[in-house]
Amino acid sequence: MEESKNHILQTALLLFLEKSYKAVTFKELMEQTGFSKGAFFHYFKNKKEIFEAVIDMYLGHFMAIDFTKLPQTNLREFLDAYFPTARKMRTGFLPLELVNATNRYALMFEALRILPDFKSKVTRDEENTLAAWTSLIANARSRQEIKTVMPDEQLARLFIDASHGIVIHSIMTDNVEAIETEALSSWNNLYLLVKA
Amino acid sequence: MEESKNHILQTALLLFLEKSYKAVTFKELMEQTGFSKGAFFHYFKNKKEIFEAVIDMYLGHFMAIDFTKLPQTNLREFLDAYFPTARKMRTGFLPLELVNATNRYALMFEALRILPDFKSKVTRDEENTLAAWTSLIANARSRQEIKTVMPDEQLARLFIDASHGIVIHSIMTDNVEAIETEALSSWNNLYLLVKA
DNA sequence: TTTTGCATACCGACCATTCGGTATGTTTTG
DNA sequence: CAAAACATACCGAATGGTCGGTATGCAAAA
Repeated sequence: MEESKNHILQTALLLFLEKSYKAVTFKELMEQTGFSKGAFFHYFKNKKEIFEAVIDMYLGHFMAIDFTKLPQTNLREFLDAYFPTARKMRTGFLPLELVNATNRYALMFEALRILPDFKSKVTRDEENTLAAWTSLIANARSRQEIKTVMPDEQLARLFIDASHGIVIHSIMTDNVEAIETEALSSWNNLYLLVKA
Repeated sequence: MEESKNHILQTALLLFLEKSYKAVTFKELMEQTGFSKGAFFHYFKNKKEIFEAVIDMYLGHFMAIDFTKLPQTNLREFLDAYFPTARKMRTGFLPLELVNATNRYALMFEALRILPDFKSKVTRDEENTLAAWTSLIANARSRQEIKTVMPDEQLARLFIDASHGIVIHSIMTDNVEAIETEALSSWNNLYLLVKA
Protein backbone atom coordinates (compact mmCIF):
# COMPACT_ATOMS: atom_id res chain seq x y z
CA MET A 1 0.00 0.00 0.00
CA GLU A 2 2.40 2.65 1.23
CA GLU A 3 4.97 1.36 -1.21
CA SER A 4 2.73 1.52 -4.25
CA LYS A 5 1.54 4.98 -3.31
CA ASN A 6 5.11 6.20 -2.95
CA HIS A 7 6.01 4.67 -6.27
CA ILE A 8 3.16 6.55 -7.87
CA LEU A 9 4.15 9.80 -6.18
CA GLN A 10 7.81 9.59 -7.12
CA THR A 11 7.02 8.76 -10.72
CA ALA A 12 4.43 11.50 -10.88
CA LEU A 13 6.90 13.98 -9.43
CA LEU A 14 9.35 13.26 -12.22
CA LEU A 15 6.65 13.85 -14.79
CA PHE A 16 5.38 17.03 -13.17
CA LEU A 17 8.93 18.27 -12.99
CA GLU A 18 9.38 18.10 -16.71
CA LYS A 19 5.92 19.05 -17.92
CA SER A 20 3.04 21.22 -16.82
CA TYR A 21 0.09 19.85 -14.88
CA LYS A 22 -2.16 19.68 -17.93
CA ALA A 23 0.57 18.19 -20.06
CA VAL A 24 0.96 15.17 -17.79
CA THR A 25 -1.67 12.57 -18.65
CA PHE A 26 -2.87 9.39 -17.05
CA LYS A 27 -1.57 7.53 -20.06
CA GLU A 28 1.97 8.58 -19.19
CA LEU A 29 1.46 7.99 -15.51
CA MET A 30 0.28 4.46 -16.27
CA GLU A 31 3.17 3.75 -18.61
CA GLN A 32 5.81 5.08 -16.25
CA THR A 33 4.48 3.45 -13.10
CA GLY A 34 3.31 0.18 -14.61
CA PHE A 35 0.03 0.62 -12.79
CA SER A 36 -3.37 0.68 -14.39
CA LYS A 37 -5.78 3.56 -14.21
CA GLY A 38 -7.73 1.78 -11.51
CA ALA A 39 -4.76 1.93 -9.16
CA PHE A 40 -4.57 5.68 -9.40
CA PHE A 41 -8.21 6.17 -8.60
CA HIS A 42 -7.92 3.65 -5.84
CA TYR A 43 -5.32 5.78 -4.05
CA PHE A 44 -6.43 9.23 -5.13
CA LYS A 45 -9.71 10.96 -5.76
CA ASN A 46 -8.66 12.64 -8.99
CA LYS A 47 -5.71 14.05 -10.88
CA LYS A 48 -5.50 17.23 -8.84
CA GLU A 49 -5.21 15.22 -5.65
CA ILE A 50 -2.23 13.39 -7.11
CA PHE A 51 -0.63 16.70 -7.92
CA GLU A 52 -1.31 18.00 -4.44
CA ALA A 53 0.25 14.92 -2.86
CA VAL A 54 3.26 15.23 -5.11
CA ILE A 55 3.75 18.84 -4.15
CA ASP A 56 3.37 18.02 -0.47
CA MET A 57 6.05 15.38 -0.68
CA TYR A 58 8.22 17.63 -2.80
CA LEU A 59 7.97 20.51 -0.35
CA GLY A 60 8.99 18.28 2.53
CA HIS A 61 11.97 16.67 0.85
CA PHE A 62 13.31 19.18 -1.63
CA MET A 63 12.52 22.79 -1.06
CA ALA A 64 13.71 24.29 2.18
CA ILE A 65 16.89 23.47 3.97
CA ASP A 66 17.04 22.44 7.60
CA PHE A 67 18.94 25.32 9.12
CA THR A 68 19.40 23.58 12.44
CA LYS A 69 21.87 21.28 10.68
CA LEU A 70 24.07 24.25 9.78
CA PRO A 71 26.45 26.45 11.79
CA GLN A 72 24.41 29.24 13.31
CA THR A 73 26.97 31.67 14.61
CA ASN A 74 29.90 31.61 12.22
CA LEU A 75 29.00 33.06 8.82
CA ARG A 76 32.08 31.74 7.07
CA GLU A 77 31.45 28.20 8.29
CA PHE A 78 27.80 28.49 7.38
CA LEU A 79 28.58 29.45 3.79
CA ASP A 80 31.05 26.61 3.38
CA ALA A 81 28.70 24.05 4.88
CA TYR A 82 25.60 25.13 3.00
CA PHE A 83 25.80 23.22 -0.27
CA PRO A 84 27.22 19.97 1.09
CA THR A 85 24.37 19.90 3.61
CA ALA A 86 21.80 20.77 0.96
CA ARG A 87 23.05 18.02 -1.28
CA LYS A 88 22.99 15.48 1.51
CA MET A 89 19.36 16.28 2.24
CA ARG A 90 18.27 15.24 -1.22
CA THR A 91 20.41 12.27 -2.11
CA GLY A 92 18.98 8.81 -1.98
CA PHE A 93 15.55 10.05 -2.79
CA LEU A 94 15.36 10.67 -6.49
CA PRO A 95 17.65 10.80 -9.52
CA LEU A 96 18.87 14.32 -8.90
CA GLU A 97 19.91 15.01 -12.47
CA LEU A 98 16.26 15.20 -13.38
CA VAL A 99 15.53 17.56 -10.53
CA ASN A 100 17.45 20.37 -12.12
CA ALA A 101 17.03 24.01 -11.31
CA THR A 102 14.89 24.85 -14.30
CA ASN A 103 12.37 22.14 -13.60
CA ARG A 104 12.31 22.87 -9.89
CA TYR A 105 11.40 26.49 -10.41
CA ALA A 106 8.93 25.66 -13.15
CA LEU A 107 7.19 23.23 -10.83
CA MET A 108 7.06 25.84 -8.11
CA PHE A 109 5.44 28.35 -10.42
CA GLU A 110 2.94 25.77 -11.63
CA ALA A 111 2.01 24.86 -8.08
CA LEU A 112 1.71 28.52 -7.16
CA ARG A 113 -0.90 29.00 -9.85
CA ILE A 114 -2.81 25.75 -9.48
CA LEU A 115 -2.87 25.09 -5.75
CA PRO A 116 -4.36 27.89 -3.67
CA ASP A 117 -2.73 26.68 -0.44
CA PHE A 118 0.73 26.37 -1.85
CA LYS A 119 1.53 30.07 -1.77
CA SER A 120 1.22 30.35 1.99
CA LYS A 121 3.50 27.38 2.53
CA VAL A 122 6.15 28.82 0.28
CA THR A 123 5.81 32.16 1.98
CA ARG A 124 6.26 30.62 5.39
CA ASP A 125 9.29 28.68 4.20
CA GLU A 126 10.89 31.75 2.73
CA GLU A 127 10.21 33.79 5.85
CA ASN A 128 11.85 31.10 7.96
CA THR A 129 14.82 31.20 5.66
CA LEU A 130 15.09 34.95 6.05
CA ALA A 131 14.80 34.64 9.83
CA ALA A 132 17.53 32.02 9.95
CA TRP A 133 19.92 34.12 7.86
CA THR A 134 19.12 37.25 9.82
CA SER A 135 19.88 35.53 13.09
CA LEU A 136 23.09 34.16 11.63
CA ILE A 137 24.14 37.62 10.50
CA ALA A 138 23.34 39.08 13.89
CA ASN A 139 25.49 36.45 15.57
CA ALA A 140 28.35 37.01 13.19
CA ARG A 141 28.15 40.72 13.84
CA SER A 142 28.14 40.39 17.60
CA ARG A 143 31.13 38.07 17.30
CA GLN A 144 32.73 40.85 15.24
CA GLU A 145 33.20 38.52 12.31
CA ILE A 146 31.59 41.16 10.12
CA LYS A 147 31.37 44.91 10.30
CA THR A 148 28.97 47.14 8.34
CA VAL A 149 26.29 49.74 8.91
CA MET A 150 23.79 47.65 6.97
CA PRO A 151 20.97 46.24 9.15
CA ASP A 152 20.99 42.48 9.75
CA GLU A 153 17.94 41.69 7.70
CA GLN A 154 19.02 43.71 4.71
CA LEU A 155 22.37 41.99 4.65
CA ALA A 156 20.61 38.66 4.99
CA ARG A 157 18.51 39.63 2.00
CA LEU A 158 21.62 40.29 -0.06
CA PHE A 159 22.83 36.75 0.55
CA ILE A 160 19.44 35.15 -0.03
CA ASP A 161 18.63 37.16 -3.13
CA ALA A 162 22.08 36.43 -4.50
CA SER A 163 21.44 32.71 -4.29
CA HIS A 164 18.00 32.96 -5.90
CA GLY A 165 19.33 35.30 -8.52
CA ILE A 166 22.26 33.08 -9.39
CA VAL A 167 19.88 30.24 -10.13
CA ILE A 168 17.80 32.40 -12.45
CA HIS A 169 20.85 33.85 -14.13
CA SER A 170 22.35 30.39 -14.57
CA ILE A 171 19.14 29.10 -16.07
CA MET A 172 19.02 32.02 -18.44
CA THR A 173 22.64 31.60 -19.50
CA ASP A 174 22.21 27.85 -19.82
CA ASN A 175 24.83 27.21 -17.18
CA VAL A 176 23.02 25.38 -14.40
CA GLU A 177 25.95 23.06 -13.70
CA ALA A 178 27.86 26.01 -12.27
CA ILE A 179 25.20 27.16 -9.82
CA GLU A 180 26.99 25.99 -6.69
CA THR A 181 30.34 27.36 -7.75
CA GLU A 182 28.90 30.71 -8.72
CA ALA A 183 26.85 30.98 -5.58
CA LEU A 184 29.91 30.33 -3.46
CA SER A 185 31.85 32.88 -5.43
CA SER A 186 29.18 35.54 -5.02
CA TRP A 187 28.69 34.78 -1.35
CA ASN A 188 32.42 35.06 -0.92
CA ASN A 189 32.47 38.45 -2.60
CA LEU A 190 29.69 39.65 -0.34
CA TYR A 191 31.51 38.23 2.63
CA LEU A 192 34.70 40.09 1.80
CA LEU A 193 32.76 43.34 1.54
CA VAL A 194 31.41 43.06 5.07
CA LYS A 195 34.19 41.15 6.83
CA ALA A 196 35.51 42.97 9.85
CA MET B 1 -4.73 41.67 -41.56
CA GLU B 2 -1.93 42.96 -39.38
CA GLU B 3 -4.50 44.32 -36.96
CA SER B 4 -6.38 41.06 -36.56
CA LYS B 5 -3.18 39.15 -36.14
CA ASN B 6 -1.98 41.55 -33.45
CA HIS B 7 -5.30 41.33 -31.70
CA ILE B 8 -4.94 37.56 -31.61
CA LEU B 9 -1.38 37.76 -30.37
CA GLN B 10 -2.09 40.21 -27.59
CA THR B 11 -5.07 38.24 -26.37
CA ALA B 12 -3.14 35.01 -26.58
CA LEU B 13 -0.28 36.54 -24.62
CA LEU B 14 -2.60 37.39 -21.75
CA LEU B 15 -3.88 33.83 -21.68
CA PHE B 16 -0.45 32.26 -21.91
CA LEU B 17 0.68 34.54 -19.11
CA GLU B 18 -1.88 33.18 -16.72
CA LYS B 19 -2.00 29.54 -17.75
CA SER B 20 0.30 26.93 -19.18
CA TYR B 21 0.47 26.20 -22.90
CA LYS B 22 -1.68 23.09 -22.64
CA ALA B 23 -4.15 24.79 -20.35
CA VAL B 24 -4.95 27.48 -22.92
CA THR B 25 -7.55 26.14 -25.35
CA PHE B 26 -8.92 27.34 -28.66
CA LYS B 27 -12.28 27.71 -26.97
CA GLU B 28 -10.86 30.40 -24.71
CA LEU B 29 -8.91 32.00 -27.51
CA MET B 30 -12.10 32.22 -29.56
CA GLU B 31 -14.10 33.66 -26.70
CA GLN B 32 -11.50 36.26 -25.75
CA THR B 33 -10.70 37.41 -29.28
CA GLY B 34 -14.17 37.18 -30.79
CA PHE B 35 -12.69 35.33 -33.72
CA SER B 36 -13.77 31.92 -34.93
CA LYS B 37 -11.53 28.92 -35.05
CA GLY B 38 -11.06 29.37 -38.77
CA ALA B 39 -9.40 32.73 -38.25
CA PHE B 40 -6.70 31.21 -36.09
CA PHE B 41 -5.85 28.56 -38.62
CA HIS B 42 -5.93 31.15 -41.34
CA TYR B 43 -3.14 33.14 -39.67
CA PHE B 44 -1.25 30.31 -38.02
CA LYS B 45 -0.42 26.74 -38.89
CA ASN B 46 -1.25 25.33 -35.48
CA LYS B 47 -1.38 26.10 -31.79
CA LYS B 48 2.36 25.91 -31.29
CA GLU B 49 2.91 28.49 -34.00
CA ILE B 50 0.63 30.87 -32.13
CA PHE B 51 2.64 30.32 -28.99
CA GLU B 52 5.88 30.92 -30.85
CA ALA B 53 4.59 34.16 -32.32
CA VAL B 54 3.39 35.28 -28.90
CA ILE B 55 6.79 34.59 -27.36
CA ASP B 56 8.56 36.39 -30.19
CA MET B 57 6.46 39.48 -29.62
CA TYR B 58 6.84 39.16 -25.89
CA LEU B 59 10.61 38.91 -26.08
CA GLY B 60 10.81 42.03 -28.18
CA HIS B 61 8.55 44.19 -26.05
CA PHE B 62 8.88 42.94 -22.51
CA MET B 63 11.98 41.08 -21.59
CA ALA B 64 15.24 42.90 -21.92
CA ILE B 65 15.83 46.56 -21.28
CA ASP B 66 17.41 48.87 -23.80
CA PHE B 67 20.61 49.81 -22.01
CA THR B 68 21.46 52.52 -24.49
CA LYS B 69 18.62 54.53 -23.00
CA LEU B 70 20.29 54.49 -19.59
CA PRO B 71 23.30 56.33 -18.12
CA GLN B 72 26.37 54.31 -18.96
CA THR B 73 29.09 55.84 -16.87
CA ASN B 74 27.53 56.94 -13.60
CA LEU B 75 26.40 53.98 -11.51
CA ARG B 76 24.29 56.03 -9.13
CA GLU B 77 22.38 57.66 -11.98
CA PHE B 78 21.97 54.32 -13.68
CA LEU B 79 20.37 52.76 -10.63
CA ASP B 80 17.98 55.65 -10.17
CA ALA B 81 17.00 55.71 -13.82
CA TYR B 82 16.54 51.98 -14.22
CA PHE B 83 12.97 51.36 -13.14
CA PRO B 84 11.43 54.51 -14.59
CA THR B 85 12.98 53.59 -17.93
CA ALA B 86 11.89 49.99 -17.66
CA ARG B 87 8.35 51.03 -16.88
CA LYS B 88 8.26 53.43 -19.79
CA MET B 89 9.31 50.68 -22.20
CA ARG B 90 6.26 48.63 -21.41
CA THR B 91 3.43 51.08 -20.98
CA GLY B 92 0.91 51.54 -23.71
CA PHE B 93 1.25 48.01 -24.87
CA LEU B 94 -0.72 45.81 -22.51
CA PRO B 95 -2.52 46.03 -19.20
CA LEU B 96 0.55 45.75 -17.04
CA GLU B 97 -1.23 44.55 -13.93
CA LEU B 98 -1.75 41.25 -15.68
CA VAL B 99 1.87 41.06 -16.67
CA ASN B 100 3.01 40.57 -13.10
CA ALA B 101 6.28 39.04 -12.06
CA THR B 102 4.92 35.60 -11.27
CA ASN B 103 3.28 35.21 -14.65
CA ARG B 104 6.26 36.62 -16.49
CA TYR B 105 8.65 34.12 -14.99
CA ALA B 106 6.17 31.27 -15.38
CA LEU B 107 5.83 32.11 -19.07
CA MET B 108 9.57 32.21 -19.45
CA PHE B 109 9.94 28.77 -17.92
CA GLU B 110 7.15 27.39 -20.09
CA ALA B 111 8.75 28.79 -23.21
CA LEU B 112 12.14 27.42 -22.17
CA ARG B 113 10.69 23.93 -22.05
CA ILE B 114 8.44 24.05 -25.09
CA LEU B 115 10.38 26.09 -27.62
CA PRO B 116 13.84 24.73 -28.42
CA ASP B 117 15.06 28.04 -29.85
CA PHE B 118 13.97 30.14 -26.93
CA LYS B 119 16.84 29.23 -24.66
CA SER B 120 19.50 30.67 -26.92
CA LYS B 121 17.63 33.94 -27.23
CA VAL B 122 17.29 34.27 -23.48
CA THR B 123 20.95 33.40 -23.06
CA ARG B 124 21.99 36.05 -25.52
CA ASP B 125 19.79 38.61 -23.80
CA GLU B 126 21.21 37.80 -20.41
CA GLU B 127 24.77 37.92 -21.66
CA ASN B 128 24.14 41.34 -23.15
CA THR B 129 22.75 42.45 -19.83
CA LEU B 130 25.86 41.25 -18.04
CA ALA B 131 28.09 42.97 -20.58
CA ALA B 132 26.21 46.24 -20.14
CA TRP B 133 26.46 46.13 -16.36
CA THR B 134 30.13 45.14 -16.47
CA SER B 135 30.94 48.05 -18.72
CA LEU B 136 28.99 50.37 -16.47
CA ILE B 137 30.89 49.13 -13.42
CA ALA B 138 34.20 49.54 -15.20
CA ASN B 139 33.32 53.12 -16.08
CA ALA B 140 32.24 53.90 -12.55
CA ARG B 141 35.47 52.47 -11.23
CA SER B 142 37.66 54.44 -13.58
CA ARG B 143 35.73 57.56 -12.59
CA GLN B 144 36.52 56.57 -9.00
CA GLU B 145 32.87 56.51 -8.14
CA ILE B 146 33.42 53.09 -6.62
CA LYS B 147 36.39 51.37 -5.04
CA THR B 148 36.74 47.65 -4.36
CA VAL B 149 39.06 44.78 -5.16
CA MET B 150 36.19 42.82 -6.70
CA PRO B 151 36.50 42.35 -10.48
CA ASP B 152 34.05 44.29 -12.65
CA GLU B 153 32.08 41.31 -13.85
CA GLN B 154 31.67 39.81 -10.41
CA LEU B 155 30.36 43.06 -9.03
CA ALA B 156 28.04 43.31 -12.00
CA ARG B 157 26.80 39.84 -11.16
CA LEU B 158 26.00 40.93 -7.61
CA PHE B 159 23.73 43.68 -8.92
CA ILE B 160 22.10 41.50 -11.57
CA ASP B 161 21.59 38.51 -9.32
CA ALA B 162 20.18 40.76 -6.62
CA SER B 163 17.48 41.99 -8.99
CA HIS B 164 16.60 38.49 -10.17
CA GLY B 165 16.66 37.21 -6.63
CA ILE B 166 14.45 39.96 -5.30
CA VAL B 167 11.80 39.04 -7.80
CA ILE B 168 11.90 35.39 -6.75
CA HIS B 169 11.96 36.26 -3.08
CA SER B 170 9.06 38.67 -3.54
CA ILE B 171 7.05 36.07 -5.38
CA MET B 172 7.72 33.55 -2.65
CA THR B 173 6.77 35.97 0.11
CA ASP B 174 3.71 37.11 -1.81
CA ASN B 175 4.99 40.65 -1.96
CA VAL B 176 5.37 41.43 -5.65
CA GLU B 177 4.12 44.99 -5.28
CA ALA B 178 7.30 45.87 -3.44
CA ILE B 179 9.73 44.55 -6.02
CA GLU B 180 10.91 47.94 -7.26
CA THR B 181 11.30 49.36 -3.78
CA GLU B 182 13.19 46.36 -2.53
CA ALA B 183 15.42 46.21 -5.56
CA LEU B 184 16.33 49.86 -5.11
CA SER B 185 17.02 49.26 -1.45
CA SER B 186 19.27 46.29 -2.13
CA TRP B 187 21.06 48.04 -4.95
CA ASN B 188 21.60 50.95 -2.65
CA ASN B 189 23.09 48.72 0.02
CA LEU B 190 25.42 47.18 -2.51
CA TYR B 191 26.31 50.63 -3.75
CA LEU B 192 27.22 51.85 -0.29
CA LEU B 193 29.48 48.84 0.19
CA VAL B 194 31.56 49.67 -2.86
CA LYS B 195 31.30 53.45 -3.02
CA ALA B 196 34.66 55.17 -3.02
C1' DT C 1 -16.58 51.05 -67.21
C1' DT C 2 -18.23 47.01 -66.40
C1' DT C 3 -17.27 42.30 -65.81
C1' DT C 4 -14.53 38.45 -64.77
C1' DG C 5 -11.13 36.07 -62.04
C1' DC C 6 -8.74 35.28 -58.15
C1' DA C 7 -6.83 36.12 -53.59
C1' DT C 8 -7.62 37.28 -48.83
C1' DA C 9 -10.22 37.09 -44.48
C1' DC C 10 -13.05 34.71 -41.87
C1' DC C 11 -16.89 31.39 -40.46
C1' DG C 12 -18.75 27.16 -38.31
C1' DA C 13 -19.89 22.38 -38.86
C1' DC C 14 -17.45 18.35 -38.57
C1' DC C 15 -13.81 14.76 -37.37
C1' DA C 16 -10.73 11.60 -34.98
C1' DT C 17 -8.53 11.33 -30.91
C1' DT C 18 -7.56 11.93 -26.23
C1' DC C 19 -8.81 13.34 -21.94
C1' DG C 20 -10.22 12.60 -16.94
C1' DG C 21 -13.30 9.82 -14.63
C1' DT C 22 -16.48 5.70 -13.37
C1' DA C 23 -18.40 1.22 -12.84
C1' DT C 24 -17.45 -3.32 -12.56
C1' DG C 25 -14.77 -6.76 -12.49
C1' DT C 26 -10.72 -10.05 -10.76
C1' DT C 27 -6.88 -11.15 -8.00
C1' DT C 28 -4.24 -10.91 -3.86
C1' DT C 29 -3.75 -10.62 1.06
C1' DG C 30 -4.69 -10.83 5.85
C1' DC D 1 -14.14 -15.07 3.30
C1' DA D 2 -13.89 -10.33 3.50
C1' DA D 3 -11.51 -6.40 2.36
C1' DA D 4 -7.90 -4.18 0.10
C1' DA D 5 -5.29 -3.83 -4.26
C1' DC D 6 -5.39 -3.63 -8.41
C1' DA D 7 -7.12 -4.40 -13.77
C1' DT D 8 -10.43 -3.76 -17.59
C1' DA D 9 -14.05 -1.95 -20.13
C1' DC D 10 -16.30 1.88 -21.05
C1' DC D 11 -18.31 6.91 -21.11
C1' DG D 12 -19.11 11.71 -22.14
C1' DA D 13 -16.84 15.80 -22.75
C1' DA D 14 -13.32 18.38 -24.58
C1' DT D 15 -9.41 18.90 -27.53
C1' DG D 16 -6.63 20.35 -31.70
C1' DG D 17 -7.25 20.31 -36.33
C1' DT D 18 -9.76 20.04 -41.15
C1' DC D 19 -12.67 21.39 -44.68
C1' DG D 20 -16.16 23.39 -47.52
C1' DG D 21 -18.05 27.51 -47.88
C1' DT D 22 -18.93 32.79 -48.10
C1' DA D 23 -18.23 37.66 -48.23
C1' DT D 24 -15.26 41.22 -49.69
C1' DG D 25 -11.72 43.54 -52.14
C1' DC D 26 -8.84 44.27 -56.03
C1' DA D 27 -6.66 43.77 -60.33
C1' DA D 28 -6.85 42.42 -65.11
C1' DA D 29 -9.68 41.78 -69.16
C1' DA D 30 -13.36 43.03 -72.18
